Amino acid sequence: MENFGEKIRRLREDKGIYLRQVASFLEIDQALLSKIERGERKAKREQVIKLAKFYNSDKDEFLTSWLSDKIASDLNSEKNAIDILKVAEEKIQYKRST
Amino acid sequence: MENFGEKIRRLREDKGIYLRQVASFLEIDQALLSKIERGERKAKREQVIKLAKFYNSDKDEFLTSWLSDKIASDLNSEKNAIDILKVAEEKIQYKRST
DNA sequence: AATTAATTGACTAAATTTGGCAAGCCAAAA
DNA sequence: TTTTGGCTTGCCAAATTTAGTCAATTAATT
Repeated sequence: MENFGEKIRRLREDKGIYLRQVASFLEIDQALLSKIERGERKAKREQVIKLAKFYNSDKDEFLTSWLSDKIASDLNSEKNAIDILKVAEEKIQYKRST
Repeated sequence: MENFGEKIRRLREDKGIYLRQVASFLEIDQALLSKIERGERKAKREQVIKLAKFYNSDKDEFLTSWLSDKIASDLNSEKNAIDILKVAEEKIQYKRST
């Protein structure tokens, strides 16, 4: 179960390039990118999109990975997490049906 | 599909009491409670718990309603919302299985 | 019309997030 | 064993978001 940080670290290592190169493309400090790859910090939406470009990957797939991380981390300490997701899904379905 | 704000407004109206009475119990301005009931502002976790007490309701049910609102609003503008939820669920399941 | 409740908008305060910098760590090369 | 280069860590500052109040307005109720 790969999270967003792991995904972009894997892609970077596959390419065999350094943090600093990607960081410069994103116009952020490499220390920050290091934190993002390790999941210590969350990327911003714009950065996710830029990363998808950088790695020639699908933007929506990146966004899905990133957003699902966010939700999972919101709910990780909730004992009823799965239940909450179900209710959220119903709410979204409902809203879309109107 | 009742959201958190609607739920606590309904409960208050059933009891036939005023915003100010509930607001005073929560130690916030009634204007803020009005906004929370109408979904213009989000309650804090502690307030949700206090509200469950106030209305003799189940705390977990209140938290589920409130958190699922939060998630639904995070995803409402995402075209892949349902997909994202699925992935988030897998991530949570996975984390729990470790 | 007078009271009282609820809403709204504008503004402030508090909290959270995002980011940079500098120092430190560690492995590999010299 | 020293140096080099990449990555990580901790700490502080800036920026953004969110929670909150207050005062004015609107809507009901009597």
